[in-house]
Amino acid sequence: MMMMVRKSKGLGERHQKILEFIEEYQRKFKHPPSIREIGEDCSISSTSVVNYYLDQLEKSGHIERDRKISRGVRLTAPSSLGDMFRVPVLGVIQAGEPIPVPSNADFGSFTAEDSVEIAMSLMPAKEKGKELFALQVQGESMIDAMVNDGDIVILKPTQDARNGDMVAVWLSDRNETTLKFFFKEKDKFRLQPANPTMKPIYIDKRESLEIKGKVVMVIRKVERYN
Amino acid sequence: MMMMVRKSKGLGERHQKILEFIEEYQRKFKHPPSIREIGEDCSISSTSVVNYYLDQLEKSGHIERDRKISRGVRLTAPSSLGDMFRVPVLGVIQAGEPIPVPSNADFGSFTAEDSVEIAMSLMPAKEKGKELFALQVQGESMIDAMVNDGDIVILKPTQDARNGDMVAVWLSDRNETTLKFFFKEKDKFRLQPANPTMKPIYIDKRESLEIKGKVVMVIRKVERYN
DNA sequence: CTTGACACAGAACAAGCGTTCGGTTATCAT
DNA sequence: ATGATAACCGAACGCTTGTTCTGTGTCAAG
Repeated sequence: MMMMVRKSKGLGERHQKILEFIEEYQRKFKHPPSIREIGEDCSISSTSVVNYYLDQLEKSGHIERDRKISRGVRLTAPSSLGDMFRVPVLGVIQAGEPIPVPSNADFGSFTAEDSVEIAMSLMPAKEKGKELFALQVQGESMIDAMVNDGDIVILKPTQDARNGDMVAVWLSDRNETTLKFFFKEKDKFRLQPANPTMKPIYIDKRESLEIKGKVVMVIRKVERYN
Repeated sequence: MMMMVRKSKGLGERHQKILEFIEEYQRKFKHPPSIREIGEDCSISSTSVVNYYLDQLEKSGHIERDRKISRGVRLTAPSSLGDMFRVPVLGVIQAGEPIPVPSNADFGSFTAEDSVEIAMSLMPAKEKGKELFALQVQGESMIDAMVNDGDIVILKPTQDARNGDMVAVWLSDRNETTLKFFFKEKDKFRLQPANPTMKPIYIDKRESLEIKGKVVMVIRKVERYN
């Protein structure tokens, strides 16, 4: 017997609206809204109707409720809880294989398991609110960019880079993915390794060079001891 | 004229107790306590007295209050808000200068400005709840340990390291601070740079070698573009 | 001794808020 | 037609909770 498939309908328009409002309100006022406030925002005139929807959202696991307590609503998945930043880890980046491209569909629907939380205070101001994604570095192919095996690099998706940016590029001619510093020169691109003892790679402008994103942050967990 | 020094007395016993209770309650129930609950925990029979203290804590900037709203108390500095980890940045680490040692007094009293927040999910499980500290790397002297200028390294204070650990050591003979991989050999220590093209440093066991801590995590903010 | 601040108690009040209950409307399969 | 169900409204109820007011004891400065 096939497992019953969850009705793909999922959440109605009202449910969505309520969830969004709770999230927005929480971020704005640092505490959950009351039932009446939710009703007002969502054009629901009766508190009982809000309660009605809240019950459903609770059963479907989207929110948790502290009955008997004022404003006892809270999102189960605090996706953007104040000063945190959730970035999806889309996969691994390793030489010789294409890196997963972030399709727009990927954002918005990722679970906690494959995402990392970054404190706002650690983010460059310009990148807040942007659609960032993260990749875990596999292998030592990126070592010349001061990035080690196992590191997590956080990237901003972009096609063009400025001189000096650290970028993730896909060299289809060489069938290689790599992290390098990017410089545009007269009729070619220079991909400069971080390690000064290593020579830069020159790419003719006609050769294919796909910039996947620029590196915004590098996180390294050192737990190599046991 | 000297600036007026803040009364060192600071918080009374009651104030401390209340702050601790709010923090504990928040972590436990995911929402702030009511005035009456605070009073009950702190053996204050009157709600007005709790309100009295809350007013003081608000004026002194320890908490924020949403008047008119139930349970509208919240700590201004969410020091351990669920899945976050606050690590004090004690200073900078650079070659030629001693790194600041974390004295026990330093923990517990550090402000938000000189500390970084790390998501629990990013921490190696073993280090949770430990007394960690962070240093900002200045200069490129640590570049051989895959650590760049401006990086933030998070360290666990310890005097002894195991083979393969990345440690911060103070070599008083050379008057130098450095980040290296640590290996104990027959009658000497080997400090191995991360960059394989660079030769290791050998330190005789009689020479002074002070391990300040082992690196648990490295964070690099890349914002070198403008 | 008086005064005033500070720390506290207790009670009463009013507003906020979740809950509940009785209705209403519309859709839809029977 | 009919009954079931989902989506909604409005009002009333009552508990929770912050606020406020009056009052008490202490202690140090005047």
